[in-house]
Parts: sequence; C-alpha cells; structure tokens
Amino acid sequence: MEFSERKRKILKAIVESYVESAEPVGSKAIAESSELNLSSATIRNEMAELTAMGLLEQPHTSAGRVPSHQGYRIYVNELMNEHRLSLEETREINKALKSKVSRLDELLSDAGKVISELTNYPAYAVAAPAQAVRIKRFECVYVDANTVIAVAMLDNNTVKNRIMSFPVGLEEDFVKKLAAVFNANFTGITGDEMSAELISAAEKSTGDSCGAVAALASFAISALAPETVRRTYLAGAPQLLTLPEYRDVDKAHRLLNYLTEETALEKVPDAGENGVKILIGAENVAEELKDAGVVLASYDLGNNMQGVIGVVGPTRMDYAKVAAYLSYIAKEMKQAAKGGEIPRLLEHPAEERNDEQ
Amino acid sequence: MEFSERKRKILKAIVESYVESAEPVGSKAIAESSELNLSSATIRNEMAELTAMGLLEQPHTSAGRVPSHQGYRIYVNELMNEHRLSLEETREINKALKSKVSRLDELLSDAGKVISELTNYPAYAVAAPAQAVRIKRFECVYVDANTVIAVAMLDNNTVKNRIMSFPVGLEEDFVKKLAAVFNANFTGITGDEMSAELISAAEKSTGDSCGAVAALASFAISALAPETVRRTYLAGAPQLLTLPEYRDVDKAHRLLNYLTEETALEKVPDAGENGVKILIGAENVAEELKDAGVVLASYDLGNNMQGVIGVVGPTRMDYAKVAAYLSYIAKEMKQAAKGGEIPRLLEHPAEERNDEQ
DNA sequence: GTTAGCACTCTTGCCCTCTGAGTGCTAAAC
DNA sequence: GTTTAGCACTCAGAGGGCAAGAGTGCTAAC
Repeated sequence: MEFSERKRKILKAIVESYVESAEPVGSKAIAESSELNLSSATIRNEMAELTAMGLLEQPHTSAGRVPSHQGYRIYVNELMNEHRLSLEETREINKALKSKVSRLDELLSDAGKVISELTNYPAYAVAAPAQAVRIKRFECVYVDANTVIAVAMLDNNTVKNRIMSFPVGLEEDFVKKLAAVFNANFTGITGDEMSAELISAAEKSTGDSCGAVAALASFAISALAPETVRRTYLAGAPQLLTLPEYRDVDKAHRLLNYLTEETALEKVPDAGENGVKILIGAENVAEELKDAGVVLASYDLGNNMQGVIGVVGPTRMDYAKVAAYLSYIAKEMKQAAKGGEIPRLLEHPAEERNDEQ
Repeated sequence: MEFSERKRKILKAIVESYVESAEPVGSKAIAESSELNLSSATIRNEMAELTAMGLLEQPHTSAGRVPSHQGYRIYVNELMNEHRLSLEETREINKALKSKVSRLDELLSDAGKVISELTNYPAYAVAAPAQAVRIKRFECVYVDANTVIAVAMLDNNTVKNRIMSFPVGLEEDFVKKLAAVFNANFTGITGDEMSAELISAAEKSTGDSCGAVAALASFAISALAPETVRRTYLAGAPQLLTLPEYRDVDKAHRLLNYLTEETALEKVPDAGENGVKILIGAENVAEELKDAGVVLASYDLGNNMQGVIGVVGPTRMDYAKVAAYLSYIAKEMKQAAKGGEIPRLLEHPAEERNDEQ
C-alpha cells in the first residue's frame, strides 16, 4: 500500500479540517471541499487505506475519521505549509516584547502571555543557564556593625544579594577584607566547586571567628543554585478550558495540575539552537502530556542563558501557525536580549533583576 | 416571624449538611440527624419560614433547601463553632513555613501552597508595603569603568539592585561620590517624593554629565514603585475543578481567568490586624466573585510590610475550618517574619530576596 | 404546637425509537 | 484498472415517554 500523492493530499485535507472543526471528518466533506475532483466513494477507499496504515482513526464505525498521532506527525513533517504571520501579529508580539525589555523576568512573562493570547493555548517560558553559573564579582556593603549586604554578580549578568545580620558587631575593615578574600578565591567558581576546603581556607585568611565566612559562602551557594537562577513562567493556563477536548473537567484538571507543578516545566526539552520542536502525543516524555501536543522553540539569551518558549495544547493543534509564532518570538527575544535596543537612560538592557527582602 | 433558637439550630444543621454533601438538604435528613427530636413535618414548617426569611433557597419545588448567601452570613456570624486544628495540621503548616523562612518570596508561596492543600481550595498570598517604601541606604559597586551595580536597601528590609552600563567610562571616585550624594539626598524618601528638582540638584553636586544620576534616579524610582515591592502568589488554582460547583467548565474558566489575572489579587481587601474576614457572594466587590466565597487573614510582617493570605472557593465552604487555618497560619507567618527563629548561619531571617537579570 | 398522612411536583434515570451521518461493499461505468 | 453510483448497515445522539424517588405543602388529628 503505497503512500501516493493523492493520499497525502487527502490526509492533509483531513488534518486541516479536523484542526479547525474538532469534529471527525467524513468522506463527503473532503470530496466537496478539496479540489481533487473525486467522488466521496473514492475518497472513502483511500481513507480506509489511510486508516489501515495507521494515519487515521475512527472514533466509531459510523463516524468520520480523525488523524492519529502518527498522522499528525506525517502532516507536520511532510505536508503542512509554512504559516506566515500577519503584520498585525508581528506587531503585537513586538509591542509586548519592547515595552519591558530591560528585565528578563518581565520579558519572559510577557512573551508567554502574548503567545498564549495569540494561540489561545497555555504557554510557558523558561530561561536557564546553559552551563553552571559562576560568580563574576563579589561585594559586601557595610550597613552597620550588625548588618552587611552581600552582593554577588554572576556570569549570566545577574546580581543576587542578601542581607545578613550578625549579633556580634563587625569592623568595617573586616567586612572589606571579607569581600576581597571572596573576590580572590571564589570568582569563576560554580556552586559545586565551593568546597569545604576552600571555605575553611577563606576562614583562615580572614581570621573570621563569628561565622561570617560561612554565612557568605552559604549565600554564594544558594545564589549559584540552579533553582535560584532558572526562571519559569506559565501563562494562559485557563485557556485550556475553552477547548472542546478539555470540556471533560477531570481531564482538564489533570493537565492543569501538571502544568502548575513547579517542576513540570523545568523538564521540558529544548529544541536546539533556533529550532522549533513539535512533540505529538506519546512523543512527550511526561505521562500527563501523552495525549497533548507541545510546540517549543529555544534561543540563546546571551550571558550563558538559554531560553525556551513553548505552547501546550491538544494534539489537534494548528502546528504550522503555532510553530510560526514561536519561531518568530524566539528570534525576537534573542534580539531583544542581545541588546538590540538600548533603553533610555543607558541602563543595561535585559541585565537586571530585583533582589529584595 | 421571629428567629427562634430552634430555627437557628435548623439553619445550622442545614448549612453543615450542605457544606459537606453539596446536595440540597431535605427535612427528613435534618429530622433524623439533628438531636432536636422533631418530626420532619415540623422541620418542614420551620424550613418554609426560614425560606420566607430569605435564609434558605429552593432550587426547585421538590428539592431540599440550600442556604442563601444571607443564610451563610448568619451562620458565619452567629452559629458556627470554632474549628480547632488537629496537631497534625498545625505540624504540617509549621513544617511548610519553617523550611524556607529566610526568603519572603518562598515564605508566601509555600504558605499559599500548604493552605491550598489543606483546604482543597485555591489560595493566595500577598505582601504589600503598609506605607510607601523609602530608601534606607544606597550603594554603588564599581565593577569596571563601564559597569556599575546600583544597590538600594529599602525600609522594608528589601534590597534591590540593577546593573548599569555606561558607554563613556567612569572614574571610580566619581562612582563613590555618586553613592555618597544619593545617600545624602535620597534616603528616607518615597518614590513620589523623587522630584525633578532633587535629581537635577544631585546632578549639579556630582558634576555628572553622562546621565549617571538620571540612570540611578530611574533605578531608585522603579525600585520604590509599588508594583516592584508588592508580591502576590496564587496556589492550587486547579483545585477549583474538583468542586461540584465548578463542574461547569465555563464557570470554572471565568473564575480561573479572573484569579490568574495579575491585578485581581492586588485588589483584595485586608482584614485588619490579625483579623479573619469572610466575604460571601455579593459581599465581594469583584463581579467574578459574586457567587464565590472568600476567606482571608491579614498580619503584620514587620518592616513596613503587611501580609494577606486568603482562600477562594464556592459559597458552600467550611468557613469555620478555613478561617481557623488562615488565622493560624497568619499568626505563624507573623512570628516567622518577626524573626522568631534565627536560621543557621546567622543570616537575617525573612529579610532577603534576589535581584537578578 | 406537633405530627401523621397524603396528594402533588419535579428531577433523574432509563428505555425506546427515530434520525442522520457516515461507512463498506458490490456492481456497473468509464 | 480505476472510479463511482447505489445500497444496506452501523451507531451516536436527540427526543419522548415512563417510573421511581425525593421532597414539599397542606390538612386534619393528636
């Protein structure tokens, strides 16, 4: 049974009709809508063969056909047309990104929101260090004898800080020395490399007796921890409930629960540099996504940071369109992060974040 | 028609039965379960009067009764027993709070999660400054000629920072002077008070010509902005879908959408110091909450920060239990924030946050 | 004032039928 | 050999009717 050109056209028409209507597609509809000029009986024969090949499925005998996961796969790989964004769409994306480009947090969260709105599916945005982050520079701000603010600048152009209080008063000179020793010994180092030996060496060379070195070291370790550095945002989760495939409350609940779990989105794969990846049904690793579709794009944020933005929906998804959106926004975000535009006032673009109480 | 003791008992029994079962309550059930020792016919008469008084409602003629919003109100004000938490419950709450008490972010987010888990309703946690925040101390870390990290410590014991890059190289002494001038002129000041005059005065006294003062000022303004300082967390939103009143996908969608909107939770009222507030149905301001119930508790976080933690659910809620949870956790969070425990390593408890790209 | 009794109401579930969409197969037409 | 008209068949879904059950309100007796 060969996969003739005609079969491809029929499969394509079925996928596209089903994506739009969410209803099983019958032979008559295809015969009428497509420009194949074949009777429904012929289409019917072809559809039977496509079903035998595993590309279509039949909810029940007297219903039309629905694409199988494998059918979607073939559609995505071989049949779908590239979707071109309208001017308005690109404008909307750019507007969302431009406004707050100076903070990665907001960049990610706004990107997720705009994608979710444009596609009507839940969207997520993740940024994670490409390699383990390292400390670039250390500073201790002496506030008063009992209070010091530790500041660490990381190689992903992030600054972390922590207020530390000491019941025993500290000398200002001692605090300066602390910073100097940390700068000398701990820059260029990852969290894993912060060994007990290094720390106790620092303790010796500063003559610390009140735990200041230990406190600083613990701050550094937590600042470098992957959980601290990575950012994940989920937007438009409730959109799920507007989809016919999630009218089933329990099904919706299961997926929403999964998406809301912190760790879920951390596990998403990336798509390789500048690529768009499409995962259909069982191609997803997570059990909860086995009957969903995921489209994601990854991009380089510079400064040792890697971004991933994606969309989660039913397998019946307009993959071409979603992929086009994601590909476009990924490119734009890379641009934005690379400092394509310098915000007013000379602040460093996309290079800051707030560290607070 | 007076509101006799007997009527009160019947109303109480009806509310409690309905809260548990989510099904309209019939006279027979009350006659059997309550220890009033009355026949169902008598109960029936009383129920008819309670309905006439507006405390009960009838979904249709041959169904049982359901408490009206007003009925819940009376129940909450006058009838319900105080719920006592079990040892296990308090232990679970304490466990959730103790682990990460050193970061307000996580304290709030964990508190929301544990409350949502215990009650099976969506929960939210907000922290906002009681009064406009002010800058307590300023610092500029000189990284290299083109890069400075601005650090501002606020009076809510928050530290914000921003990396700034300058195309024109800066002298280290100039950067020191910048910090000194800012410390002299801008401490104790709110965002609103940062006037153009103050800024241009600072420009003059530092002899700044490359926009450094303006950049710093803009950083200070954004660090002091209420949006930047306030924190809101929503946990367990998908729990909504497990409730019988939200089997209706559209209803669930509407409420979820509302809760997920950023601004929704910012508008929640607080409950006065250490109080618990219960808002039933139309008592809520937001249209989307008019057929929901909200229970919230507020507490002082110290350092000019005010916390609110709350739960959103159907009007059919175990108000006594939820109020008890919230009251308990609010007290514990206040304790935790006040530095009830000093974490290992002498770090200042609940006084830090990360500021990052 | 309370309660037993009863007629009445209305929802819910169930079964049945009918309809229509869609199929697969066969045989004829091209 | 391929295409198509025709037809019998299948099955989900909508609609109607029916019985059961829960609950009510009212009346009359206690």
